[in-house]
Amino acid sequence: MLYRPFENKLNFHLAEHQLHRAQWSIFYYLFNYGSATLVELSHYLYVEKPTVTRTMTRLEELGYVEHVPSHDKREKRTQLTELGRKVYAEVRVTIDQFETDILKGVSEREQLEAIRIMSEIRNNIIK
Amino acid sequence: MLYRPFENKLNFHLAEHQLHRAQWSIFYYLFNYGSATLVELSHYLYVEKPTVTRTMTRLEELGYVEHVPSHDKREKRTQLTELGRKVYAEVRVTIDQFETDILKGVSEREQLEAIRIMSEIRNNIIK
DNA sequence: CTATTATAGTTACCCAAGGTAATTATTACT
DNA sequence: AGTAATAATTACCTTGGGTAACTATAATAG
Repeated sequence: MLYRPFENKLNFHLAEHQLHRAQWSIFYYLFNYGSATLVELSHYLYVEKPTVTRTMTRLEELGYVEHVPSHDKREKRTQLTELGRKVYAEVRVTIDQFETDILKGVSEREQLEAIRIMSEIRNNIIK
Repeated sequence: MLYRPFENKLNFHLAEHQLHRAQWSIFYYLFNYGSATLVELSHYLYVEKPTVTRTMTRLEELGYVEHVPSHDKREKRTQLTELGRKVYAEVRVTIDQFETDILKGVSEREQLEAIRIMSEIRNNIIK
């Protein structure tokens, strides 16, 4: 499984912990980068800060993320909680299964080719 | 320009007539198929009926669509108005330009290959 | 032919996820 | 020290997805 279209963009309901698309994007970032500020996430996701604030507030209410102290008292640095990492792992399995399913019949060569071409287009878009 | 990712799914603001993504999808269908019922559109878009009702109501308020008489008094058959077709043409230009821009450096062969592969995946998803 | 079932659409709600404008607190810079 | 910039929040608006319950009409079974 090389091509993982939902690696970081998910539109589906998942397991019993149903993460929404934007929530999963944040989980993904926090899991792979350890922690993040809201501005960092807003740049990563290409959305405005209030959008991130809202989603993070929700994730905090759900007990999935927690603050980590920072020198800069303006910023709010956040990481996944133990529960958050557990949920990430669960959802990861669901997504992996889903991606395996939708890649049935698509060869490794084709996946790499599609990744390459779509990346080129993406670069043209965000540039 | 073979690969047209936004042919029918648009996420961007357009010209002075700013069509939203779901609105454009409906414009696209009506322009190419002449007219449609709400159920027809809900199948095409893979969304529920109330979603279509809302969007169509909005398009009607904007003067972009109008009813066409039907034998079956239950259904509400709709088509683009003259204004609707004018807006379609305007937006079409904007999208074509956008798609040309984001395909810079992507050969015709690559576009065809990407279309083929992504179609395969799409079929796995909607199946 | 009537009674039931199926279909098309609407209404009233809920929610996620994007946006802008204005504000506060803190930091950086001149 | 005073001003700029930055991080985040709050209040508000919008689109666009969903479900449940309903009405009106058409199709079908007995």
